[in-house]
Amino acid sequence: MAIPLRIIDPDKLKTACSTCSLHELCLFPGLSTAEMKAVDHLVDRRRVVKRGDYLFRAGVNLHSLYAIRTGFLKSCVLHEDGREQVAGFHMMGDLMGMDAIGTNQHLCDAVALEDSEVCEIPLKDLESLSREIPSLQHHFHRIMSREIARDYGIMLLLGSMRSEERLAAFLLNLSQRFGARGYSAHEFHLRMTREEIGSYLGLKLETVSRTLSHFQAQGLISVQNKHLRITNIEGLQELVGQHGCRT
Amino acid sequence: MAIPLRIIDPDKLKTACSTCSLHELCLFPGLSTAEMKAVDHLVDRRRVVKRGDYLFRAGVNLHSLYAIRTGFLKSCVLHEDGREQVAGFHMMGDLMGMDAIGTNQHLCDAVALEDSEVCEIPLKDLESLSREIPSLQHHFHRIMSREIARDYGIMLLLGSMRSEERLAAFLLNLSQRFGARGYSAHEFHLRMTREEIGSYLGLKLETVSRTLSHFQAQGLISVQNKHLRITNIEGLQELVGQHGCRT
DNA sequence: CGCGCTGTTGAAACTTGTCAAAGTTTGTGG
DNA sequence: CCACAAACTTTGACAAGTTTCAACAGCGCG
Repeated sequence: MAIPLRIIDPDKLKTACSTCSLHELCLFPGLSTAEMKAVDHLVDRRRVVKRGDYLFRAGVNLHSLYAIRTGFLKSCVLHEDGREQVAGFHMMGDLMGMDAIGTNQHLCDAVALEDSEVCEIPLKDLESLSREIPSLQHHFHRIMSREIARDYGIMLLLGSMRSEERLAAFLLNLSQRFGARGYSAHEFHLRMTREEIGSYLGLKLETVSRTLSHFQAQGLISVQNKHLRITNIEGLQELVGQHGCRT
Repeated sequence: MAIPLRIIDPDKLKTACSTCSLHELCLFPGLSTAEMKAVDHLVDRRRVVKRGDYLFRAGVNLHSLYAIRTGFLKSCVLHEDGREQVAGFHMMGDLMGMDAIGTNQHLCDAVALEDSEVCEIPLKDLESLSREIPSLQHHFHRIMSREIARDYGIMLLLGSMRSEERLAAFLLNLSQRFGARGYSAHEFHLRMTREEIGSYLGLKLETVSRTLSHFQAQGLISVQNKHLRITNIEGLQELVGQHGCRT
């Protein structure tokens, strides 16, 4: 964890989406080279967020959307009474901050779970360039829509799955996302604590811990602290949706 | 319930956002009259959806977004194993179908809970007009963003509230939305069954029924079948968030 | 090296789900 | 317009799953 990423001096190194290895994942796939050049100017600057630091906080005004280049972050919705709930975990290629467009204020905290680097994309600029490049515009809409779709999945999970299903679904989701980014899909580091997993899944940390132990006893996974290996992915898949949902 | 709305012949009556009483709620507030005229052509046609009928089904290709003029609908996400979960209840002024932009296929069923009337807005046309009218573009983004924000709220509810809090939050949300649309905020008809409420809130229908009875015994509400009256709105508000959340 | 944070595990308590039965409303067809 | 069937609602008793409380172990950081 916590790979130091201070190699990049954001003032000196010109940010360039056209040469960014993430450009297929991130906001701008399938553009002509001319369009890519225009997009390059979108990314205002890069920003390094050290582990534990906030990328943004709930309540502050929206300045930009943030595309994650490296690292791992969580977003937390805040209760009035001070408690918080993890709304999502975000990694390379994900776009953050879209919840703030509606009110112009961020609704959640964004906290780095390891040292991370993000590209700042001023919303105004994204919108004005969108008006010139239809495919960029449509892709932006698709990304927002996918966020809605993701949320629907979580609502399904929280509303109708028991703890084992939730955790299995969570691990498979992480696995799939790591795999899609070229990392191992069956062996990875959990960047978050049991409590954060529990908060995300609507469970207590003890339940998360117990269920992980249970999975290990069944030979589905091998877990030691934050290091996780999926040893029987089909078994996990069977667990999700198959078994008795609560609704 | 079930007010017959077949008065309108969608082929004859020209749809017109500029004269629509919903235009402040719906997609297009604060436009110049010239811009309104352009927007008028956006709305392809109106469509009547009778109670129990589908506005769209999961899996079908996205044609249009739908702005609700009158009526009441639910959207249901589908499990692979056939079970479904209500993802939202939608009323006058709400926009539906945004979850489908990402994959170009609807992710959920949309079912009318009473006879309803919607405006069809072809996405292509909305996007192309958005490119010409920046304020329309931004407003569309705000609407999508608000859907994300709404989902965050539901995740919070499902992940950290107990049944009483969930139901209180649900009733207050309905109240607030009816109030914002000029209807009574303290007395209204529940368009959905206990089972649908339960599905939305991650509870069983028996729990919903019991909790409503409990609220009534406490003098917070008065409920008879689908007719609901909030008699102590502060009491409901206290219940939400104050009392022991589970996270 | 020890202190705090994190994780594990156990037992009891509580919330909600499950099953069942009966009452009520709604819708349909005669 | 009535009668009957189907769908919806309410309520009770019991079971199951998850949380709560508590104690302890491990790891990492200062």
